[in-house]
Amino acid sequence: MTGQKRPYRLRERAKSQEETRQKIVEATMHLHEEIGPRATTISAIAERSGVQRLTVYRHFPDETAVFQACTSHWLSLNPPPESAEWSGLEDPRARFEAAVAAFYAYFSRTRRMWTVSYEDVAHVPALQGPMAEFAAYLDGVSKGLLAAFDGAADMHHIAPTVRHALRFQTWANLEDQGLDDRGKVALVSHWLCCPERG
Amino acid sequence: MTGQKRPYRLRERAKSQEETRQKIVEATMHLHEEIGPRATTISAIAERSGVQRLTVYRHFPDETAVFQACTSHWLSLNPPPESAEWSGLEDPRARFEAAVAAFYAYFSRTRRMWTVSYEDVAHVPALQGPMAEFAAYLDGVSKGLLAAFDGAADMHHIAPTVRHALRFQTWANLEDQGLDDRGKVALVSHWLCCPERG
DNA sequence: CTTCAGGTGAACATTGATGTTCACTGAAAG
DNA sequence: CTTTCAGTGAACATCAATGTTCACCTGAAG
Repeated sequence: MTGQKRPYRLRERAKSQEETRQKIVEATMHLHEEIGPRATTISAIAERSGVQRLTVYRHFPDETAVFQACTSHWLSLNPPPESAEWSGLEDPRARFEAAVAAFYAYFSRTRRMWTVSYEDVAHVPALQGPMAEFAAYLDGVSKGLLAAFDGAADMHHIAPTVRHALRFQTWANLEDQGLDDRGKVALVSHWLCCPERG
Repeated sequence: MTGQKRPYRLRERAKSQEETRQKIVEATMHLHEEIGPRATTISAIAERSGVQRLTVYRHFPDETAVFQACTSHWLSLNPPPESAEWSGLEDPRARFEAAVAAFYAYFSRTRRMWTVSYEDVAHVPALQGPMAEFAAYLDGVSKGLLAAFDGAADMHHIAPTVRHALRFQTWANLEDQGLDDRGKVALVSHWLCCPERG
């Protein structure tokens, strides 16, 4: 009753608090993969993570906030390939193939999430930032690969081919055709190798 | 009151009846292009076509039926290219380029609908039949193009390249990169032309 | 041991869509 | 002139999701 407030610094509680949050984020991740972000409702998240719907609202103001946490957690579990994996290679073709192989392996591991993300991005604002970032990242990688080709005569077809090869949709299309990852890399590499001709 | 039923053959009425149906189908088409099939509700269709919701139910038992009518109407307005356009060409490369050019022009005209269709197909059963048919059609076209290359040494990379080139997603990716249709055709044609190499 | 506050479970009102029923109207058909 | 029926407008029950309120429980802090 007195204005005297007793300081309360939750220490032990903070742990279980964080566990609950994590359960919610992971349930969201699984739902995104299973039914897509667009179909993932707060109710479904609550049910899937075994907490009350209100508890979700306690941790996150709205769906967007959950999705952001989910995206950032997923990316920390599934970091895209880094340029260190290929930047040591001098030969432009070898560097290109190494980068493409790294991304294709990554897409193989993470296919489902990228599929639903590309399907739903237009309707889920929370995805648009991260997806744009990823696109920009791919663009940067392309630039690094193209730099190695510097003054090649047929840059006008090398450039779009490199960018096209790195796209998830390209990987997915080739996957649908039944090519394994080595076959895909060989194929897109082949697209580069054409000497000037009519 | 007598059991005597008067035959009623609606003639003039049939016209306006058909007009109403057409209004509904066209409103659905526009909504599919604007917000996607998945987000297109019966309520929205009714509002967009200026009729009562009940009138929609009068003409179609459920959403699936409207979508089917919509798909078939859209396809009659936007028929995919026919092989007659290129089958006369003997040279495999020329035939391939003609076919790809025809499809790319078609995709340019119909981009929006194909974009939303590919986004939503996994969640809208009514789309799955037509989309599978289209995929099969593309497959048939690919076969026709590949036949012209018959005994080429590097068939193992020609085949997936031809199939890949004809896909809507390939067109869309290259479009995003800013290539015009002629540039796209030149590029994918280039992907074919590589002689045997390492 | 008492107090405080984070977290829980259950309830509520609201929104928007579905699919169905009913009486009515207006125009074409007989 | 009378009958018939497509379309209207309003109503209703149902369902699933949203976001909010309330009383309670439990465990850490004092």
